[in-house]
Amino acid sequence: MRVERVAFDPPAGALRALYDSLLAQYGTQPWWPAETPFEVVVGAVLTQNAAWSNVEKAIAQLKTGRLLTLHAILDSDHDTLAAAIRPSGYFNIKARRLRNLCEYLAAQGGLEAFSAMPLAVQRAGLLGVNGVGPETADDILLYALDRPVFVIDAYTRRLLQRYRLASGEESYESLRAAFERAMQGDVYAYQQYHALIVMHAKEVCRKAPSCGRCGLAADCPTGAGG
DNA sequence: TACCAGGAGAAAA
DNA sequence: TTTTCTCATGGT
Repeated sequence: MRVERVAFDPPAGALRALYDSLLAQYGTQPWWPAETPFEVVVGAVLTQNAAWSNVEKAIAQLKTGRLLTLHAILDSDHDTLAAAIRPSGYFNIKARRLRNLCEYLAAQGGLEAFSAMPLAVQRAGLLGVNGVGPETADDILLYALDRPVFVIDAYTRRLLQRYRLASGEESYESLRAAFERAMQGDVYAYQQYHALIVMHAKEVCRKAPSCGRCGLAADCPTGAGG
C-alpha cells in the first residue's frame, strides 16, 4: 500500500540529469510494446500488478481469439474474455475493467474520437471509469494517445528512492507534476523517460543474481528494500 | 514452497 | 480519512 502524504520537490535539474544519464546509458527505447493504440489501452489494464511477460501472453490470446478490438470486447461474454486474459492474473476483475473501459470509449465515439478531446477531459473521463486509476489512465494518455502526461509507476518510485530524490511518501500527482515540469511537455521525452526507468530497473536487476526479479530484494540496486 | 510483479477498488477501522 | 483486504497467474 502506498503512503502519499508529502509533496515532491527534487533539486532543480535533478530529474533532467537523471534522464540524460539513463538515455546515455541505454539509448532510445522502443516503447510501448504494442502494434496499435487500442492494444496499448488493453495492455494498460492487463499490466496492473502483473509481470509484462504474462501480459504478452494474454494479448497474444486476445489476438488469436480476434478479441483485440473495442467492439469485439464489448460483444464478447465475460467467460470468453476472462479466459483469454487469464495469463495476466486477476482475470475476472480485469475482464470487468476492460469492458468498463471499452464501454466508456464507445460512449465517447471510439478511441479516435476520444483522442481529439481536451487532455483534462480525457484524464478525468478515464479516472471516472471503474478499474482505471492514475497509472493506467496515464499509460493510455501517454502511449496510446501521445498526450503530455508522465507515468509514475513502482519502478519510478523505487528509482527516486534509490537516488535519494524521494522518500516514498510523495503523492502520485506531485511526482507526476515534477517530472512534467522537468521535461517541459516533451511527449517523446516522457515516453522515453518512463521506458528508460523500466529498462534500468530490469537491467540492473538482471545483474543482481540474488534478486533475479525487479528490485525488492534488500541488496538489489534498483530497490528500496534495503 | 514462498514470494513477488509496471494496481485499483471495496471494506473495515 | 486512512489502512487493510481482495483479486490470481506464472516465474524464480
